[in-house]
Amino acid sequence: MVTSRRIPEATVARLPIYLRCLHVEAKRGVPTVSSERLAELAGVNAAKVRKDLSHLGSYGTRGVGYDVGFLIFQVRRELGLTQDWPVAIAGAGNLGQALAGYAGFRARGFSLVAMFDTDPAKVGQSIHGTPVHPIGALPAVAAEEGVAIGIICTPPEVAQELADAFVDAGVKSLLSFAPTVLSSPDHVALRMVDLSMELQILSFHSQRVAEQLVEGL
Amino acid sequence: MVTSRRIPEATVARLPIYLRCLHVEAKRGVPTVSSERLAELAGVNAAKVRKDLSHLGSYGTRGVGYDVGFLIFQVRRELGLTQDWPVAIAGAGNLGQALAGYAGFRARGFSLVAMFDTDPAKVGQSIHGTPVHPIGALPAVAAEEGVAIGIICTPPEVAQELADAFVDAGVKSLLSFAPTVLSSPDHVALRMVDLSMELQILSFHSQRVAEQLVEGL
DNA sequence: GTTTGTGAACCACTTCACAGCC
DNA sequence: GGCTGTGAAGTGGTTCACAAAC
Repeated sequence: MVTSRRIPEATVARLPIYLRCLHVEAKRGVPTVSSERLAELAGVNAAKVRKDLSHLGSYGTRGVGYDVGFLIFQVRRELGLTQDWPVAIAGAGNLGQALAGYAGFRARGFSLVAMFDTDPAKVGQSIHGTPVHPIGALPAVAAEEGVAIGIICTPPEVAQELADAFVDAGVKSLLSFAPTVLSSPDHVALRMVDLSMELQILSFHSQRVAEQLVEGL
Repeated sequence: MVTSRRIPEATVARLPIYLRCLHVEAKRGVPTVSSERLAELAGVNAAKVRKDLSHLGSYGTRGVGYDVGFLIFQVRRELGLTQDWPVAIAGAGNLGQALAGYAGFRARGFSLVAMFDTDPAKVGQSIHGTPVHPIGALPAVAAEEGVAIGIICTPPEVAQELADAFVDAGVKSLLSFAPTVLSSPDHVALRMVDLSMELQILSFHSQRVAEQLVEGL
């Protein structure tokens, strides 16, 4: 169904998983995958794989499966990975530095072009090859470098200001690791990742398991 | 509706957000919050807040709202945060060390009791006060310390082995930062956080925005 | 008057099941 | 015979809208 250009959010969130699995198969020299096989690798159900991929177009062959190389290309194109997106990180603390050192960045078509921090000891330095600018330079540098994705690794108190600064500089996608709720205009994509939230959700499950054990006695 | 003991997954995932917002209001000395106010702070819709909270019980007062302190207690109880959960981290690289230094850990009722790594230079050391053990010691140490939550910060190649080791040691909740699909038995909760996946999803949105700009010409 | 708690309507996503093509 | 693509049915979650409680 190549006609409709509205891909469900849930499908978009799974495309990177499929892509990774496809790369694994490509590296093994496998020429084609069935939805069954891809589903197994991605840890989902085969019908879901077929419906997801059908949103990109009819790229499979009945009785055969999907051509691995061709499907990799199509998924990458759909995700916008055929072009390079400039990324900037606000906050050069532990997490910011760990992210800057993440090898998967450039490997996957993202260029880390700038970091920002308030600490005078860090400003002017280079972390894993990326220059650290003062926070005040964010609007100018982000605009000049054409930053597409802003990553926020600051304390929660200043996260919203940083988000606003990125938005003002024309950044259209934000990823925050700050433990606070952020808001952004409708046209800006905002994703939040929060360790303490993940732990609390797991705490709920731990408790549920513990209760079941007690009940089972 | 205190009768039903099945809280929707989506609600559980939002409880930590509400909890954080409630703490903010408590610190400001606010005695009660309406669903409207809590919704605004949490960035969701008021009806959703009410339905979510109704799953915990009827803790609100019509015409008044929810008592902040009481609601904090109930949400914490529901999430299992009134008890301490021992946590272990496998992988003492950049990310593992950044997580070990995360102050929110102990502050929120999680005790980081052990780290594991293969690097002989790290084994025997202590990172932010947490001892680093060899990977081989994982089953014994995790079982002995009663680890409830295992965090995986290793390269993807060994992530599944580590997950299996945690599961064998009786760990019932896993959080993985490794960029690979993991599988675990049904009774083990597994959450995955993946920077490169988040970036790829944002890449999709960046591309969509770029396309709209072109169309708009 | 205010605000909760909740059926009912709605919507998005998932899964089934099978026709259609290889 | 094998596997995709997709309508149709099913599921879970969201939002509406209002009666009940303060």
